[in-house]
Amino acid sequence: MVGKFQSLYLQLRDDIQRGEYPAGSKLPSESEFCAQLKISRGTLRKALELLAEDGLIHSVHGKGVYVLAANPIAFSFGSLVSFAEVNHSNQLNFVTEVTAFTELQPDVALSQLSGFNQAQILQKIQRVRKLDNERIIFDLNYFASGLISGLTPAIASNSIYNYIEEQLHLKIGFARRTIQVEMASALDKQNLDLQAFDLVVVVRNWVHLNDGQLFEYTESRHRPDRFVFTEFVRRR
Amino acid sequence: MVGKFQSLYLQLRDDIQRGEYPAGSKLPSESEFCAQLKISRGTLRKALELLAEDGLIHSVHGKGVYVLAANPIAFSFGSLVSFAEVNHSNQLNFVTEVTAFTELQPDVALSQLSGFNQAQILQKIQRVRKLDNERIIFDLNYFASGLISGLTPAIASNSIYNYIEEQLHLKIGFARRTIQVEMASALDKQNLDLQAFDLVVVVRNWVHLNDGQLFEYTESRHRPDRFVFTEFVRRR
DNA sequence: ACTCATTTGTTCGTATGTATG
DNA sequence: GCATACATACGAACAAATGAG
Repeated sequence: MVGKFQSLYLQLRDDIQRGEYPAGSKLPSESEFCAQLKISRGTLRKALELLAEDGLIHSVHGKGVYVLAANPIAFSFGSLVSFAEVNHSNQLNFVTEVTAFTELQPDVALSQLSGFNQAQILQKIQRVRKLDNERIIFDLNYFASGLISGLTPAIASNSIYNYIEEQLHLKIGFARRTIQVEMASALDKQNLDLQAFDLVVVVRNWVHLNDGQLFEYTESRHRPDRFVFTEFVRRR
Repeated sequence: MVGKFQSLYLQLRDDIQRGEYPAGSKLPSESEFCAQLKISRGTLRKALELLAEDGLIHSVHGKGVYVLAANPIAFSFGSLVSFAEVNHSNQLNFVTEVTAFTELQPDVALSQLSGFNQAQILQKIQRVRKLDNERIIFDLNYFASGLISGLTPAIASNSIYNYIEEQLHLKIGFARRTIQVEMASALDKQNLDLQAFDLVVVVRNWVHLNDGQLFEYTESRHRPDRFVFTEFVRRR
């Protein structure tokens, strides 16, 4: 199921993070490297492409492939990863609490904002993320019940994405995301330790299955002082 | 100089945006398409890969390649594009004013934050971006004078990136970016029409040449109500 | 200024694997 | 089972950038 270039990508990523190829050093040349690994050059280059998207390496025409850093972007929300995945990799003192778990049909406003049809039944989940016992993220999730069946509060307090992929064997395809700053709502003030802040950072996610169907709309509402977004960008 | 797959990418992107392939429709199958275009399948797939990164299309194994939207992400800051490029593509009523233009050597704090060596001479540029005559973005740029020579206020009021690529023939490689919310500084209050807001959204960019050298550190400081960030993410 | 070896970038052709209906 | 379509892998050749001599 997993291809050669993907496992090579994971292997190399691990090697870089373990310091086998320190930042600033050069990888073996492509021809040398694929001779060592006994794979074709195209396969090696596909693995390198993924590493470059992560900001771990950078290829320079005529010179070689340089290692940029051991850990550039992995700690952030740069890729399409869930909170649980980030949490796990970061080892921070995060706690997730499910504060509401109900089914509903969207009203006009929610339907417009989310993109869900008004006829669709949605599983609404409210979760609060605590860091060092301070409530700093308030998550409002809406999942299409018709697509994501069998959700429970227990799953919601763990990792919903793991459940979707491992238990339901559904494939997640793509997502659109926006980041904006908005006035804190009454619900925000109820669910977050906002201190004196009257603004929140709102990250909206529209997530689709591999076949294109929208299955999730989520608002992550952050206390502004604890919000950081990092990404790595390559010129095209 | 530009490859086959890149010009094909630009062509197809234009076709999609012109509505030749409407959202929801399917592209011709890969084998059919590359027979039409008289190119190899690998080349076609590289062009499709770029379109998929833009969020314009989505491939489904065994089914086909679907068009997602005519204009998903182009309007935002998702890719490594400069303000002038965004402005141009958006046709909005933006005006850029250069409010300061000086050379300096970084102190310890700036050196640490920017990543520039204290010995490097930097060209500091302050610019204000107005939308409908309101000052909503305050840009603080630092360029390494040793790498980017000949900058003038006139260039700064137009497009510095265009100058770097077209005049100096330097290649831009990659960048790291963070987005955070911070207290508005005295300088912010001086340069922005902040109304009652006491917070600003700070986008920091560390931009490197193709050979890896850091040539720019920039802070874009936004009035929070006018800030939007959009991106398209694919699961890997 | 030029040549040359090295290295990454692009393109092609072919074959096989795997998901979909 | 079958045809269709996308995904992966390999090998080969040539182009273009780089740096050394």
